[in-house]
Amino acid sequence: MPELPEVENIVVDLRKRILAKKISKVHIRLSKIIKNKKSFFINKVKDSKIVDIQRQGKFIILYLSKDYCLVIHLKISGQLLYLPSSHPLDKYTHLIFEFKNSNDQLRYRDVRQFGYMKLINRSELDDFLSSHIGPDYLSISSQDFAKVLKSRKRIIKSLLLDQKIFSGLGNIYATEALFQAKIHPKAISSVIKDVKIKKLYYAIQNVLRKAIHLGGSSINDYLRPDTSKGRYQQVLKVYQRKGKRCRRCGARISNVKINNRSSYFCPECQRL
DNA sequence: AATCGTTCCTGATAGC
DNA sequence: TGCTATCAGGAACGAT
Repeated sequence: MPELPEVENIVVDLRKRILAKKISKVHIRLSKIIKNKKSFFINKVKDSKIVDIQRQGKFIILYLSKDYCLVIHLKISGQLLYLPSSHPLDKYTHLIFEFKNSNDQLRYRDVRQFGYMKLINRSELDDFLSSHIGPDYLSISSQDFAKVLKSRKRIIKSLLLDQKIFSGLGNIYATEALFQAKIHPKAISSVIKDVKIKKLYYAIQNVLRKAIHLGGSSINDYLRPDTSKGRYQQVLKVYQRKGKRCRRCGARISNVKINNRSSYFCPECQRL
């Protein structure tokens, strides 16, 4: 499940590999991945150059020449892989970009098929982003964060995962940050003490930065464009550790469902 | 404003 | 062994 750290790693890696390259060919093998008319998509993408690559929340944005942007969301199992054209194709590879004067390809692979890409005019980008996501977790201050938590009466875990409020956190890092800040995932945002809110803010920043540094978490499908794995899964404190001992106090890690998402926590360290 | 159920899809897992 | 049933998971959507 690519979250902010995984997407950041992908973006940094793609900058090294495809920035300034010209797309010479596009093969669409599964049309539903593309949220445009196929002919429009191919017409605009073909022969454009990749002039910039950015991340906002979990979105990847490829800025193309001709004033278009390609917005990509990997959802649960989407992968962007940079591979030689000789690399074997499988049935999960839904789209292939080829580049001028290159034998390498950028492939979009997605087992679950939930991810998508959409080509939009550059002038539409801000509207697109603001209608889907709030400010990125790496761009907000402790004060911004506290203000929102206090103004809402929401279960903290579901607030953290709501991309329209702040963007980039997913189940893994929200779970880990709550553990680090010793906050129960079902705590109500408006009643969390100021000191704890500050602690949570720094826990989120800390978890995200460390995960970026370790190349993200390869738990299920995540791979970097060069097919290497991340290493953050090796340092997880609570995620997917139900029934195991808390690394801080030794209690058994519990699991609750919040919005149909499993949430792991230590019943001793994270009291309601 | 917040929450809940449903949907998309398929590999993994459980149960028989 | 091989079958079927169930479930996870990000976010949009409609309903409450």
